[in-house]
Amino acid sequence: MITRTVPDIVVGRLPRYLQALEHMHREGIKTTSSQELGEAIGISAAQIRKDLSQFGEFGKQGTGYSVAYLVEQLQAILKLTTIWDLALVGMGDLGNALARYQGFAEHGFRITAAFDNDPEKIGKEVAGLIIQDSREMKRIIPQLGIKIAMLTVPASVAQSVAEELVDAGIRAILNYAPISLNLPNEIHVENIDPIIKLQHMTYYLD
Amino acid sequence: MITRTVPDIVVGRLPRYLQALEHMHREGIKTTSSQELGEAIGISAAQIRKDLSQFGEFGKQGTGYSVAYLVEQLQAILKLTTIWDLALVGMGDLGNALARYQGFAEHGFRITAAFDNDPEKIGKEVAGLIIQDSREMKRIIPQLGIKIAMLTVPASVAQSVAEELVDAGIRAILNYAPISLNLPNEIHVENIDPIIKLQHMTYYLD
DNA sequence: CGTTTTTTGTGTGCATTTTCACAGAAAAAA
DNA sequence: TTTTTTCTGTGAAAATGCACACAAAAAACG
Repeated sequence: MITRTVPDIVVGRLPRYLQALEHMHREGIKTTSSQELGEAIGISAAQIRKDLSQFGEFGKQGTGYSVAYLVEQLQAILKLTTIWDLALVGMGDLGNALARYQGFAEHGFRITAAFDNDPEKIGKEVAGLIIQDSREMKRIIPQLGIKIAMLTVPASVAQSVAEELVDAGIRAILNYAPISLNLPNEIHVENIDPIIKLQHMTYYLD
Repeated sequence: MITRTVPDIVVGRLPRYLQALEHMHREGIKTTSSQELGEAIGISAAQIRKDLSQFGEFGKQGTGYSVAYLVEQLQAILKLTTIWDLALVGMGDLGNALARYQGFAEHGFRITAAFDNDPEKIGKEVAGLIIQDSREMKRIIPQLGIKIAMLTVPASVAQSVAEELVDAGIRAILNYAPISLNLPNEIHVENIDPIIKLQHMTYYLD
């Protein structure tokens, strides 16, 4: 079997397919087509079929896709069949909001450890988590086997904290700090920055 | 002058260039090159030059780019020379965190109105904003001339609230709800969903 | 002052991504 | 049963995006 590498741009669309399919599943929809799915998320039917064909044949001609089956398959492709532990680093307003967000648990992500460097915050509880001293990251993260971190610290310290996380064994970082992190290539970084998104949109407005 | 449309993917990179350049500016760096800028944000130098060349000639051979000048030019291109008013809709944990975030004001975005439909929340103050009844959106948003909204309501009501926003004259939505919004083509929507980003990353982990 | 170095802007071609369009399979209709 | 309709998976074509490489301009150097 030839397993050529799937383009990252394709991988990036899979979670959107999954999101829409899970929504259909909750609505009780049993079957869908590339056409219908495409209309739901604003992607062409051909694109969806091509993307999925990278991983196998999940549909049936004349019928389309079983929603439940395709959800299952996408979850397997995206490695969502086990629970992923997350470290939450930086317990300001945003860190607190994320700690309380139910969506993570609902999708198989569990915030297992929360860190901050502020002595005022260390020891406090947020959403069932005790905030720990960020100097303990190097010890605690490997102990719990955490591979993914969400970084919600001020931009001024984001780079150095990110390096500490990598040093502690973190392999993927969801970066909320408004700065480009410079890390080894094997570390996967995704950025969430509302300013960047707003500035993208203002280009098209008057 | 031929003004062919600039690809959206190029527009999407400009805010990242601007972010890095503003950082350099704060650091007191007067001049940079496409090479240096590229290394800072992980984009090839040729790519940056090609992107910028879509809008004009901002550099000088042998020297590179004046940081201050390029910041100015990018701000002008992205229409960031005036203050943009924002509506914040949905005052849960995330809405509250965004209301308190200083980054918007620092980049010329001003949250001018905050809405919720919960009688418990209406009338309360958050970060200097009085939370208003979301039934008033249709009246208040046009009155204040607000064009951009940040949507932080539960997924179950996001679509209908988004439609109300469009009806009230909103032209761009930064959508934090974990659902694809279905809106007229002329409305610009950007999504921020940590689950989607995490699922993208887990593909690459074991 | 001439030579070397730096660095831009861009033409060209390669690579990637998307769309098109159709054979074939399944289901629905007749 | 036969015909028509639906809808996938996929080669091929089209479109888009990116990297290379270089002339030309400016600066630095000696």
